[in-house]
Amino acid sequence: MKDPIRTLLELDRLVHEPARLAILTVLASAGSVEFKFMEQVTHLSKGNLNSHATKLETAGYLDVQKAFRGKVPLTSFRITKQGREALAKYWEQLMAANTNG
Amino acid sequence: MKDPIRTLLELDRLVHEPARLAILTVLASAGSVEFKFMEQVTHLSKGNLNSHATKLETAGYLDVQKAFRGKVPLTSFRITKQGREALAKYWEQLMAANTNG
DNA sequence: AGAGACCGGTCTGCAATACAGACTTGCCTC
DNA sequence: GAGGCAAGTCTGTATTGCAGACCGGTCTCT
Repeated sequence: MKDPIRTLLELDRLVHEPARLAILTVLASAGSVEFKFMEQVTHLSKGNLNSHATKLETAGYLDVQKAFRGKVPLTSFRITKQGREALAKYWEQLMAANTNG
Repeated sequence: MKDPIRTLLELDRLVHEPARLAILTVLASAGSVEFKFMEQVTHLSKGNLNSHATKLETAGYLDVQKAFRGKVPLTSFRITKQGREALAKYWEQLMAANTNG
């Protein structure tokens, strides 16, 4: 195996950011999640949540689905295959360096 | 237990930064480590390493020991009790949110 | 009809900070 | 004493997380 210390420095910083890690973690277990709900669960501000979601979308880690509930816009997020893989890899790398048990 | 997602957002960012996590991880298992050695293990530049070490020192997470080898100054790092606790708590919080394993 | 409250989203401004590289000081060798 | 090297500090830059203001559009209440 590679040097576990070096592995720490190679962590995917897109995933490593707590706000985005929270988003991905929610999506990984919840399938599809509405914007508003995500906002409440993560306690992120709208601007901040949108900014992180956009970054994750750009990276291909999540899909943004735009729909309407009646005439009100409704935005939902869904994790992609790539996102799931990135998250799994992230945990793997982290575990490789965890000497605590 | 508290909401694991919220826990992610309360991670100690001093520990969360990969460079510092690497430093603390090395120190947690190695006792006392010289500056040069740490530089090699972590692949951080001198400037960067010094900056991170200073932050950890300010937080009370590590001790900086200045000595001389012959007439050459020698700096070593050692993790403190607080640092060990912070690291342990960090892993705990992270594990609480890890749904993968 | 008008006021006020949601929803989703953009944009601006600010403060923090990771990082590299230049610089300093002091020692040794030729 | 010129040059090289090693340990360590300091400065400058570019990124980025974050909150809050603002906007278009819709709904509700009076």
